[in-house]
Amino acid sequence: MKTKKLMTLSDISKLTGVSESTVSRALSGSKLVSDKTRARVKAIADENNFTINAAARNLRLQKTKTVAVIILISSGNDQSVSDPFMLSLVGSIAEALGAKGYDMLLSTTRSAPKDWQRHYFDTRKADGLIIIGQGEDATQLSSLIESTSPFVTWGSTAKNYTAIGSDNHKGGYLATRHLIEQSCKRIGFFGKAHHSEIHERWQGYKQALDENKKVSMIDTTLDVPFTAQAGYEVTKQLLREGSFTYDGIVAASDMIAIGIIKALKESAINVPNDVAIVGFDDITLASMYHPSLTTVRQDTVHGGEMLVSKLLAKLNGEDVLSEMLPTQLVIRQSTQRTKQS
Amino acid sequence: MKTKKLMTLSDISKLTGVSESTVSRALSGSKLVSDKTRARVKAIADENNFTINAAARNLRLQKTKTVAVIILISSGNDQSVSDPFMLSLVGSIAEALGAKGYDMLLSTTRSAPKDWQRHYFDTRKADGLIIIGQGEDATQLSSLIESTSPFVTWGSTAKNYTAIGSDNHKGGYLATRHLIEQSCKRIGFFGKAHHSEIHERWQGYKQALDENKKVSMIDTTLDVPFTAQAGYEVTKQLLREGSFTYDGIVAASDMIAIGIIKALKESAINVPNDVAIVGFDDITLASMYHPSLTTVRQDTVHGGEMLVSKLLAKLNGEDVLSEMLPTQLVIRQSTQRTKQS
DNA sequence: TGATATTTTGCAATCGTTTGCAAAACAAAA
DNA sequence: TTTTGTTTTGCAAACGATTGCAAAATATCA
Repeated sequence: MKTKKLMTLSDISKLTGVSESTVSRALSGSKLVSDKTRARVKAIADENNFTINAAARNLRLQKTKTVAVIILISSGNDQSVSDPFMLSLVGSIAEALGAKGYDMLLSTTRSAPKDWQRHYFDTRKADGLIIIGQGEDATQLSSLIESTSPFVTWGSTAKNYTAIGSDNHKGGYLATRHLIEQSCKRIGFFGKAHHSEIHERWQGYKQALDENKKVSMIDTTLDVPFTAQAGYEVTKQLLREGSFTYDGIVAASDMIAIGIIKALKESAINVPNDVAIVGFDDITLASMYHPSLTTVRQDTVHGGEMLVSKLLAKLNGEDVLSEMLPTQLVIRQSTQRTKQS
Repeated sequence: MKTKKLMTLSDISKLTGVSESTVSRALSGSKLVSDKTRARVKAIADENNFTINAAARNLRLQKTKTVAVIILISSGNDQSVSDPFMLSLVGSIAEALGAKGYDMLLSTTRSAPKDWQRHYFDTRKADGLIIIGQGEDATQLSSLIESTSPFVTWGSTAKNYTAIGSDNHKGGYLATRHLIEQSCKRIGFFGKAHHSEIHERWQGYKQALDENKKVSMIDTTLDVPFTAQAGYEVTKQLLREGSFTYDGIVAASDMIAIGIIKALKESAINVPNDVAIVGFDDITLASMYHPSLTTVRQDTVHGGEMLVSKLLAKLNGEDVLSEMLPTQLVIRQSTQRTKQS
């Protein structure tokens, strides 16, 4: 039953002999039509596989049943969204939205027009926004905040707008304490400490060290965030300079950890025996790397669902609060030492 | 300059004193308005930060400037889109679309309503469809094919609809020949051979072996596709049974290769010396794994651009043909043997 | 200056739904 | 049969843009 051109309500109206209003009501499940007519209308509609024109409906209803997800890419440095953690979060959001009957418009600050908030919201392409990675410059969000656009973000929850995020402080703390328990003495933190989420992890790290004065803290800050490449290069550099003196490392993400480990392996430095490493995120690959990665798990599934439910509540006019999700230490091989260094 | 409620064309019309038609023309760059009026209208529009209502425009124009990308998930087995290669392709598509002023609606067969083609196309939420992973059951596409919906797919190009894909045959061939040159004698192929793209790779593998009768071919077919987990488990199983006799493996994807390597490492089998392994895709991680992965690169950037340009051409009424993208062997550590087995 | 060509403008119809309100149909009660 | 009460239906007005066509304004040329 192919149909050349798409049908409209009025076509169906003619076919059934009832008015457009009745067709509309029948199809939308209004109780203002008799069961008899509804059945007939539905049958004929299906038969001609009629679907409602979204543009017309959106226009009339002033809503789109669509949410725009936009990924803030830290100012131009890396080429494309590659962080598995973010992607996993997006996947989870996609599903949560789908389950609620919403479509997802996805874009990054690179692919989107520069004024994305106007583009998606003012233009009414989406009913709300989910913003991932408020990361570095919160300035980008300022105009959004003072507008009335409904939006939620993923990231640090210590903000003046609705944010969902992991308990980064606790995560950083647990990771570091675990290293201390493995009797590491010189523990470094690898990651961009001025990125808000990372900063929280760093504070947890610092707290754990402060509680245990025998352990010295050595910092490292990577320029390029969240990539294995960055972790690899920084480590190589340190090794080259002979300034690599760590016996334990807290990496701000699993990808960074992986890069670090690769560099160490190339210098025949054993992980975990010479250096114990703990990552952050628990991406799929963490358990598949060799050695498998001890890491702090962030629950992306829960995170995605939470972002969606908070946003929908907001669209619904409810007041919603930020929320912090628990993190959990997953112990694997990269920190299980068989001999002490 | 906050605006409580969004402005409409008619608001701007009142503010400027010219008719709605003129405002519309001024803003859309029509040459039917004098420069003077255009400037004035534009100024006032900006000042009140007016944006056009997409729904109204879409309705009138009968087009959405939006493309739906849908990821076909192989029937329910894996939990979410996790294959880095696909994600990278999606990223590239997002950018290519953005560059052309299109928005991207993203969904998977899991998150989308079951009748996604009607949902996105017939409802006019998108002007066209990009389908990734026609993989296993082409049946899903049959209804699309006979409809008039403009769509292109990523995958095997030997299809009766427009498809963009890599030269999988050549890739499989190069990978295998490379192993032969590394003097591997018992080469296995790990992957779902009935998946169309993988099948092409398998044929390349077979051809290389046929050209060199001294090498024996040992097959393995994984149930779960494209995950490190799958590669790991199959390999573990083979090792347990004592039936792991390969000295070279062509993996259908990098993730599978990574899983295989992990399993081998756990049994203290050296890669590449005991077993040389070549992957497929060249995901970011391939160079960051240890050992770094020899693999067949698929150019996702080019792929994404191609998908988009073909689709847009189609929307434009042009006839477009399928296209096969070149693949390239990238040699790294996982096949560079220092001693012969 | 008047007649004619050209550029700018505005009117009004249209895109395909949804929905308040009034009318029509039917059922129940008198 | 009439009256009153309940369901069902249809009319027509939005929603906010775009565009063919005709009218108005301006420029061009004798």
